[in-house]
Amino acid sequence: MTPITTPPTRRGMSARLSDTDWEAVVACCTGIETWSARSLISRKGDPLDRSLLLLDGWVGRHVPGPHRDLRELVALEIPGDFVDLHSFPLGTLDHDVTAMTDVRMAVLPHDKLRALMRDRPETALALWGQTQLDAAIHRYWSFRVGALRASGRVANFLCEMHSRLMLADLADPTGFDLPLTQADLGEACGMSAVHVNRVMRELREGASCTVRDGRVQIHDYDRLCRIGQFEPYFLTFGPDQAGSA
Amino acid sequence: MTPITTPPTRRGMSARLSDTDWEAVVACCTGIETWSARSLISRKGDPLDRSLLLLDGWVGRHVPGPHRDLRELVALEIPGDFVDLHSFPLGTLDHDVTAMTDVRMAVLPHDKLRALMRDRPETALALWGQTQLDAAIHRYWSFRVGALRASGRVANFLCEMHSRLMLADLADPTGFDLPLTQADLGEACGMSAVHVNRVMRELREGASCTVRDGRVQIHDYDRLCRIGQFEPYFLTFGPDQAGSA
DNA sequence: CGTATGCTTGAATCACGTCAACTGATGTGG
DNA sequence: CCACATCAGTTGACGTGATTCAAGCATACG
Repeated sequence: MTPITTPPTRRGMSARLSDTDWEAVVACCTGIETWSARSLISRKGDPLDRSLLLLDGWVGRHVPGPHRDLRELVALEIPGDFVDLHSFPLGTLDHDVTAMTDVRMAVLPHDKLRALMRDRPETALALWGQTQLDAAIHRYWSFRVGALRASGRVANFLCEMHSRLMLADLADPTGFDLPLTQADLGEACGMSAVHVNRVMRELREGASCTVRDGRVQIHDYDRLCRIGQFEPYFLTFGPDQAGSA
Repeated sequence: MTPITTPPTRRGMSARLSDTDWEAVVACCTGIETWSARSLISRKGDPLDRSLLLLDGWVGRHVPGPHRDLRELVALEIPGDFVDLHSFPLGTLDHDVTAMTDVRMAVLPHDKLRALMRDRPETALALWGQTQLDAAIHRYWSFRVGALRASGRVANFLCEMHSRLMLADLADPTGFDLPLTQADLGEACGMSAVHVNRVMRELREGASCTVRDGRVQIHDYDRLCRIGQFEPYFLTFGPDQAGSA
């Protein structure tokens, strides 16, 4: 485990933390670790005594079915996201955690977080809020897969990732990098990889967006939002954002 | 608002709280309120200064789409569940909350919870854990709708509700009351009401279970689990359960 | 009564999954 | 360096699972 040299930068979801909350979190961080693409970070049911803050790369979370061939990608984390902060109150997770790309993460031991909980209740509340943003995204994924049909699901997914990546400074209005295979997208959107491919051709031919070589080029953002029934801005809950100190 | 006469009984999900945590929560409770079936409890984006603990009845949570005709039922709460404890760290919600039946709930003002957070960090952590159980259920719903096909979804849904209702003493091995219409089930499972009807006939004719007059009769639990790829026991995370004091 | 709501079923349509074949890129070992 | 394997993407053909539209019934309620 690399010791910390420069503190992790605050961006994306965790940028909603206040300055003081962020500093308190950084103070809990005991090091940086890395994983290589497609490696398993933790498995469903593993006892966990630390949480991770994603600095670079993408991380996926899969709920496995009872048999090996059945699983669903239920969340994707991007830089600035807490990957498994929800393991802190529970001590374990109900899903697998996998590096989708090469990944760099900051380590936050649970005992440090417990101490922070005692010393700084407002910061604890802000962290609780972070896990609730995660839950809100879960609900949005349920909406996507349950209420939309294939083309809407893919378009909606791309819109969500675009919004989130914008907040992490990893997208601009013209597009973003998407380090996922069509099979991954299928697992995320509840459809077969083959159909993902067809939908993407449809989006391309409809001049909404082009996905090629791990990059999404957005040609017509409004049209993409319409197809995906997506309303900007995602996760902007009125004037005040996510409980913080 | 009715003042509290007898304290709410602890059951279902909240029964995972320790005695002392439960007492601390009950001490936060300022009253009991009721809603009638099919009434709106709170709307997406409403500012909220209190959370609710469900005592009697069923509550649904819907994520609305941009247009009125599109929404998804993303969660169902049963007695013993915290309905919107996640509004405490966020101050608002990303979804609507609706009484599916006549409903009775205990009221927990956020300022009381904030005080509890200062005074009893372990209890706060246990409450955080409750919201994370809720999130784990969200993930399971994503799995259900994304990874299973219609008959599996319905069977899986019935298994989940059976498991949860067992913990709340509202089910026995032979069945349980299900106060939902087929349209509700469709919104929960991401399918049309008509198809819900057909699937339920299939389950009935396959001698797995019968749903009639708001009651689910389980004929063959193992078969229902197999169809729904459901493994008992749901939300049993290893030996220790949900962080508590 | 009449109307509304929920359940049930049939028939037509189509969205989507499955299977299979082919491509191009990348990588590996002889 | 080439033969071969692998893996992501692409497309066609085919079958089926699911939606939609429609009608018919039952029950509850004004």
